[in-house]
Amino acid sequence: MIEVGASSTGDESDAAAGERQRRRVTSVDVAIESGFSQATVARAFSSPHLVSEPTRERITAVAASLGYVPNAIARSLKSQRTNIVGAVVPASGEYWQHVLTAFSRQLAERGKQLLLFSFDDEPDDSVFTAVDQYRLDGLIMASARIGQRHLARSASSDVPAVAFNQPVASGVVPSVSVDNEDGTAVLATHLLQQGVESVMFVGGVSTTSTDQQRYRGAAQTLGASGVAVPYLEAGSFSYDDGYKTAAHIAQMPDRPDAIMVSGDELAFGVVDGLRSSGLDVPTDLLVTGFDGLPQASWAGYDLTTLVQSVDVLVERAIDLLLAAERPQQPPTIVEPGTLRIGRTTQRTNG
Amino acid sequence: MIEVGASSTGDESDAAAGERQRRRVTSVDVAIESGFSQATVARAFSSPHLVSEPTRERITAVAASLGYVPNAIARSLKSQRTNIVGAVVPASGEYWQHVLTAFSRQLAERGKQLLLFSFDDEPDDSVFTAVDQYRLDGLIMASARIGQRHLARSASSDVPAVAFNQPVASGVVPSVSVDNEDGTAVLATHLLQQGVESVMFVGGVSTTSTDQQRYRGAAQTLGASGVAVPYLEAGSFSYDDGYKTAAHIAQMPDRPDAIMVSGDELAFGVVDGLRSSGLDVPTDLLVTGFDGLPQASWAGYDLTTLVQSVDVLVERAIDLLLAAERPQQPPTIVEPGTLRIGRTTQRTNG
DNA sequence: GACAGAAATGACTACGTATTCATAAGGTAG
DNA sequence: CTACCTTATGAATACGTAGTCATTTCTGTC
Repeated sequence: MIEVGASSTGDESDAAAGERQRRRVTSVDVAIESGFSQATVARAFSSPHLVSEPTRERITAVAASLGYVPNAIARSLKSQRTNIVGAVVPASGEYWQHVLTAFSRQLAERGKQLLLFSFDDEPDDSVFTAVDQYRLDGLIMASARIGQRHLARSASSDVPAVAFNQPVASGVVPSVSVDNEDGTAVLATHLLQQGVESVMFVGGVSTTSTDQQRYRGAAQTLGASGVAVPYLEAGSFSYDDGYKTAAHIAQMPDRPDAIMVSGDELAFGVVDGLRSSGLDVPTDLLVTGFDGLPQASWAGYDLTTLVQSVDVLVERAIDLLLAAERPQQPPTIVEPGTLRIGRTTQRTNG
Repeated sequence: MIEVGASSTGDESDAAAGERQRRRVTSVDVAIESGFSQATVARAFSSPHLVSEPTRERITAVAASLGYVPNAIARSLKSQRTNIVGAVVPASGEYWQHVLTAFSRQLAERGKQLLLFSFDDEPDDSVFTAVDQYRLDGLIMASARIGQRHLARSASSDVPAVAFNQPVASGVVPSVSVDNEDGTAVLATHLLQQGVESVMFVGGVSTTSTDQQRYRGAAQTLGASGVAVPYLEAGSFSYDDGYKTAAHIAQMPDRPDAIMVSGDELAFGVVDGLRSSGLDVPTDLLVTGFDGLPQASWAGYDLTTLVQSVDVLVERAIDLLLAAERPQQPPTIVEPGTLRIGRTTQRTNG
């Protein structure tokens, strides 16, 4: 065998594969090669029941040999459905990453892809412009920080939208969320059973509706037992702000018996902050969280918290999104959470 | 005022908005309304410099009044570029969520969207089929568990691909990863400086190339100082498996002085597992991690680890992906990490 | 003032598929 | 054997945009 050509290595198929940008195989190519029309080829893939058995076999065989893959872009243009669902999600935060994963998984099961739009602080217009451009099959808005303006905009848009854990959207846009008020009520009841007499509520961002609902649930339940609940705003739902807030609380003249924190990640910060200030949880103070992140079960924290059944919430959200009919009145789904009792509320001094 | 019609509520604009599926506004509509041709309307949006000032203003004004938004699907079909980058990422794991966020953020800055493909254990063919269908501008393969077969397939495909932190892909596909071997070498050196005399290496999955490289870096450096390093496989990189493995180690007759763990999340589990078994870190044992997750800095752990500069790695990956020219030899980029010294290696009796 | 060149715009077509409509072939009932 | 219906296939077209080519208008120069 003799090598011909200076720069040539490998065989002919390699050379073909190396072409700058070889033309993609289309349904027309398959049609020509198989002897059928383009229409029949298209049908063989998109509605196989309209094609006879032998024809379908022949076409799929030829398609496989040519390496044909249907072009979803062209399909979308014609069929007006992209099979892509968009998700507007905050770029950071343990909780949101958890939710995002659930969406990704469940959408994949239904044959949909997830197009991710993340934002740092608040989603800006560019996100929603991009959403419009891609003519998505649906849009998930997951964040308590999406403004009323954006909600209203998506409500009047013709792509179905669902607000996830954003109670303020209720009535404006189909929405799914955990029962925040009931959740903190359950946590509060648990604290009362522990004999707690003074409680402080640490919120993330006071303007979010989740924070407001969670505080209300706590305040009402504890108030009914004569326990007043001061609200303290951490500034965000992050670990760091929880840590700082705890340091603050540790220096207060009359510390509470317990701290209810509006989110788990924030609560981890509070717990660590208290411990760094020389206070022991649960000996000196009880702490509760909210969300039920995987880390809440980690032995290092073992946090008492309200566990959101994220998988169920996500499933409900997707159901709403993909429902064929769009009811006049946007549905609002509220799912209860479950109490997880951890070490952070196990009173050691009785 | 008299209500007319049984089911009619709201005014006329509401009725219009409620149409089953009102036709989307297209560039043709804008053309008719503005008096210019469709071509000029298209240019006003896609290449404004080819359109005169007054024309552009008129067209954008009309477009705004009609609510016109360019259709990215049609644009993609024509231009053969989708502006969408796909990411194949494991569905779980703190580290991957961290990486995913970084990709999402940086791609958005470059005007690209991120299409998410997550998988539970190993990515199956359906993922790559979907990737093909959407004619993505690029594909990020982030996982040490993507098999050689898939790597080879994407190498021969005409969509640019990048392997992220998957050293085995080096040479086959453009790849970016942290310097695993150097990383564990640095960690090992640090341990030697602490006077450590016996070390155990806890890996996640022994078949992953990251695990292998990390072990090699540790074994070589420690071996040069006469310290042998047994390898113990946890089974995954999860917290739970770290916890279980630690319980195992705690019962061993001759415990090591230190444990090097192949990933941070796994290390958190190891630390908590050791503590649950009555062993103190760092008094009884030193522990190091690898990755540099945000939680490593949390006061509860304060883990000594090798911090990957994820933002830099991601930036390199995107650069490779979007590079115009495709070099004959797939480039391999290896970035060093930085040592983070935490409490878990602060010897108290030394 | 005529002419070359640049700038702005319009008519037309291609991107790759799904779907309507028409046509041909096969099958059943009377 | 005709009438009618079902099934399988092909021809033609639309989806909404970007880019090519041709045409017109404007600008500056000798």
